[in-house]
Amino acid sequence: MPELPEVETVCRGLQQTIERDTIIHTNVRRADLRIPFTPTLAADTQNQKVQTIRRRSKYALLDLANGKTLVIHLGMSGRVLVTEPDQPITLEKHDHFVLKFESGRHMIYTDARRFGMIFSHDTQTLNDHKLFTNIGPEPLSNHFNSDFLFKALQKRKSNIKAALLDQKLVAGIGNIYASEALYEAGIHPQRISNTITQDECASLYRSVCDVLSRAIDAGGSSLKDYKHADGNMGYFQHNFAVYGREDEQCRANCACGGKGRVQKIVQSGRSTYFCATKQV
DNA sequence: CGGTACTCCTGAAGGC
DNA sequence: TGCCTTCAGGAGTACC
Repeated sequence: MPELPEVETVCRGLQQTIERDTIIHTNVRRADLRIPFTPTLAADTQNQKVQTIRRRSKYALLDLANGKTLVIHLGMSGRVLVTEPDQPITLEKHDHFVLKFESGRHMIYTDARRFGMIFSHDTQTLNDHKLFTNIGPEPLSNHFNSDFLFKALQKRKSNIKAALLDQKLVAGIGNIYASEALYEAGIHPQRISNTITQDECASLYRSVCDVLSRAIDAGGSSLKDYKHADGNMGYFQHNFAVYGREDEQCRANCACGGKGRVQKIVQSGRSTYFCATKQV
């Protein structure tokens, strides 16, 4: 389930492999993923040099020499694989989009559930695209801080978990890191946003940054030897404190002393994991 | 306009 | 063993 850290890891992997390489062939293998591929996608990308690779929220952005940006969203099962130069490829059922590069490398986008998105758009006006206009600040940038978070939460009556998931408030946080950040901050996921105090906001802000940064670091170390793995980027070994650990014992360093068990509830149709002793 | 429920999709996992 | 049901979730849309 790629969230900000996983997409960041993918972008770094792409920077190490295909940045400044030139796309010599684009193979669009079906009509759509979650939304249709841009009709001009192949024409927009073929024979173009990839100048810059960057990330915004959960989107990987490949800026091309012709002023277009190739936008890639991994949805929930999307994967990106970059081969070694001249390594033969075998395309399979869920390989929906393939770029061939001058270097002889291939970039293969695989997405079994097709919740992802791939489209091209003018780089200059990408921020005006409807998928980008309402995205909140990057959590690890100067535009996001404790005060910003407090002011935003003051206006909201939804529970804090739903607020963290709302991309309009802050970009890139998904279901996993929302649970993890609330756990670390000691804030109960069912707390109503506008009851979170300024002090709690300071703690939550720190936790959001810490949880995301640690995951990015973990992704970075997994990338170092990607050549020895299969070239699949963005998925790496995680060690979550609560996510996916229903009924399992809390960690020894938990505020409950490791005596409690991780609980699971459903909020807005999404699983939330927490420790009822630590999080109040 | 804020909040919530529903929708898309397919593979994995669990029940019987 | 095999069929069926349920679950996973990012983000848009519909609706109150």
